[in-house]
Amino acid sequence: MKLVSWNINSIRQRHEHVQAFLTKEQPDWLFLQEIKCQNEQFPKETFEEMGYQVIVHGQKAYNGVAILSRHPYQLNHVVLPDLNEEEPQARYLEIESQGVILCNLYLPNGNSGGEEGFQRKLHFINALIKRAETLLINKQDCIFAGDFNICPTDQDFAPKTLSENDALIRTESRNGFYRLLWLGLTDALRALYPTETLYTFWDYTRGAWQRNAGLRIDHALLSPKMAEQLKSFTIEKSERDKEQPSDHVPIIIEF
DNA sequence: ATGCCCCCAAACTGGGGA
Repeated sequence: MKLVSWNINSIRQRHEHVQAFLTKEQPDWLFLQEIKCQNEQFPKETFEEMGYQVIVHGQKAYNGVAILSRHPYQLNHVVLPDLNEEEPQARYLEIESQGVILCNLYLPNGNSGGEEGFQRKLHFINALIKRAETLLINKQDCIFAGDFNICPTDQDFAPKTLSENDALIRTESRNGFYRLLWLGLTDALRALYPTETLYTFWDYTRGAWQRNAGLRIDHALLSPKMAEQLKSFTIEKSERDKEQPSDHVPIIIEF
């Protein structure tokens, strides 16, 4: 079983990258974040022709998430249950497929919109914690994967890439991430690579890719049984070398 | 030294977001 998560930074700009990637990797599921389009604008047919079912939760211009699935599925949520009334942004998509609850998420960055913008990030994390709690209490196999916009520790960002009050490394953001772990979820990458310095994102500016000035902000958190079955975690860095790449690369999780 | 990229609105450039 193979799951991929990829912040694509506009599906309309990079649908060909995704197509080539799917042909090569043939994942069971692909989580996409930052598709940056409305549902009607998503190139559904392209992927349906490749044998994928396409579930899109988009919005105009920004954000937006989608899941491509090679298996039958049930749609669970397009908004985190705890945010229902107050969430205007397309940042969450949850399905059940092959007996596993699959949660695709795109957390607010939290650096824009001042303190209020940062609070929205914390609200999202709290709603995520609530959702994880519910699923784990009910003993459901689940995977939370996506762009968390959080560097869990100081090892997860290159020196001098972030200021000390950046929303990606603020204590409140990190505590939210740790609370998810304390609930019993496993950080899949750290389960296999406890000490290596590894990144999933490199800024377009300042030659960040060439200098390896990256961040680890794309994560996969696994419920206990999924963690037992974890076989490999691959950061597909080759995608960052392609023409007009996304600033994030895919993370491939195999069970 | 923000050296990039994407989106949109209203234009052939600027602002916002990341």
